[in-house]
Amino acid sequence: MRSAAAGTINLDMAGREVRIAGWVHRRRDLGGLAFLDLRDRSGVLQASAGPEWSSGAAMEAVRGLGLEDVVAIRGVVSPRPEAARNPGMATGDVEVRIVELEVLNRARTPEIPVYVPPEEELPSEKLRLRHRVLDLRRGELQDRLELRHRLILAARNYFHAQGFMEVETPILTKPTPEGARDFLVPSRVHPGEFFALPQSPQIYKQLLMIAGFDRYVQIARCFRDEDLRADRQPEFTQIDVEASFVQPDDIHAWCEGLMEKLAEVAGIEAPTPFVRLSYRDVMERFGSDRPDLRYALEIRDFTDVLGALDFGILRGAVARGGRIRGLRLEGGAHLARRQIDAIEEAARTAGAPGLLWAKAQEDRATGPLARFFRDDTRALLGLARGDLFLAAAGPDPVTSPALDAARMAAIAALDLPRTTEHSWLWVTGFPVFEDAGGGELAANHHPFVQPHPGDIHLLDSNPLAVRGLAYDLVYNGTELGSGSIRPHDADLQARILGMLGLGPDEIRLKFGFLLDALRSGAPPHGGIALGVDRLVARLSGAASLRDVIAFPKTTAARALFEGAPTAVADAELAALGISAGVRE
RNA sequence: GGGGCUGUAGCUCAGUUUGGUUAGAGUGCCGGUCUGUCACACCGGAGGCCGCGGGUUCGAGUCCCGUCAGCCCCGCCA
Repeated sequence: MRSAAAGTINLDMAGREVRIAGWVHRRRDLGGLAFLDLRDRSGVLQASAGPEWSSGAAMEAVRGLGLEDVVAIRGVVSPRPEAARNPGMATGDVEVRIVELEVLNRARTPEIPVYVPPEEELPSEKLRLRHRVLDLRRGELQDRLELRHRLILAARNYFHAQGFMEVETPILTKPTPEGARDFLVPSRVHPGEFFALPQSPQIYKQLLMIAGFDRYVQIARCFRDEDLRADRQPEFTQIDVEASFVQPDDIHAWCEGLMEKLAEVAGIEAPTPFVRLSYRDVMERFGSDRPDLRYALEIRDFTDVLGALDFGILRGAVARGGRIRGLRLEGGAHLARRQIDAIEEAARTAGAPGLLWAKAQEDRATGPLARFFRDDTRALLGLARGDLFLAAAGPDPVTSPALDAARMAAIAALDLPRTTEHSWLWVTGFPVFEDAGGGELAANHHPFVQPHPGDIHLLDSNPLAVRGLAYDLVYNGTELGSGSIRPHDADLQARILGMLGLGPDEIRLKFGFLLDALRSGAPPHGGIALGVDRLVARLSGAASLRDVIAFPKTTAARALFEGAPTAVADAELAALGISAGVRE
């Protein structure tokens, strides 16, 4: 049906007869001469109908075309007249002069435009999702999905070359008590019993290690029934990796090799080895476990200088064991009050009661904090003329997220220069546990993190201080992946589960199969999972994961095109032994 | 579960502040003119449950209450 793809036609093919096929992208009818832009996945090509080279029937056929009709054209590749060339179009030097045109299929008038003029807004996302096949015809989405394909292909090839093999793991799995809510699937054969869709193949890949598949990779679909965000979908894809007889450095090296390949595909820089910073370090210097290191701005501790001032709020915070940390913004004094308020608001949203600030003006300091300054305070803080100083006082778990938010807001407000366009970072040594309140512990990553050998003695005395052999891969402030070395000792694994509040019976019921497997001769092992959707979004400049997924869900977890989820017939439920408690 | 923004012609948007004849524009659609266009140009036409429901009012796209949907954020989630 086709001898060439539309986007591949060029001047070298002048004089050749070609057959092309695709969609009517646009049409321009000048009366005695008519043009149509024909689009296929490779691009857009102008076809022309004129009395000198087209039959009357062909002319009429072109006149009768509507947008998005599907046509096949037989014609001759011709150079355009010099004055009629279009340098803004990849195929702008040529056109196909139509000899014969066949309408393969008519399209109803499109509900949303496929071609959107440069300065016009895209249709609302609601309509783009409802009429997804039309939206997907746009080159932008076609390009993003192609990039996604090429990245996944490169990842598979890379890991294969490194001796990894892909093993599929079940989609119908066992519900787990930890982490996110499960999507449940009723069993017809066993009424009243349920499968869960996997939140990740975590346990299965550990079982594969125990089974001897010492280098595993899978492009794995994962499901989590939680409320959504721009960077969160209920089903998403991971490059899931696990290997035996490894240290964290081995995983890091493989991932860095992978990112070199992927960056090459995406046309960006990923110089290896990546920066490695400890969790403790990044929280101290950036207030975040996924700092954006494209900007040099760092948080500093000013407890000594500011805690000594005659200022009750600061003294009280220090007396209660808190610290005073802040940001010194060179040249920030020119920010308007409104802009500083916006930075403070960002810090408040992140959980701080407020932010204290001072401007270092010509000969004096101004702002709420400045009137408590002593003669030497400004110098001790290192403030030069024109600087803005922001500070937060209190316990680190409060001030760190607040200063992170303030840092990012200040960077935006001051339009601070980037020191690099691509910041790749390993954050290592995450705590194994986090405080769940009420004296309870929760898993910081998940319950399958090997404690740092130097911290195992703290498990009973100070579990929150126990670092794990866990690491995150961070790119430009986005967490792209997360992994760890896993406990391969069953007793240690059981002990960790117990610390998370699971009773012996529950551990046996939920994780007995894992613990039994660990006792069957489990090799030391560890791995990582990389988020494909986020990776593609970041590398393609997409604002939302929905723009790198062919058929995404809305923020209310609905599929607008096919209309899922839906109610089902009572008889269908009855066969499953369940009844739906429908909301009023 | 909570907060915010948005919802007007097939699509993108004005109009809502301060309630008042017949709700507009561009584009798309339909008809016509046009031989080098490429956001073709020009002429004409059709097209509206102003998201939905209730209320206030002589009168509601506009004010009030509720509700639904999409998006962003918090909670939640790695």
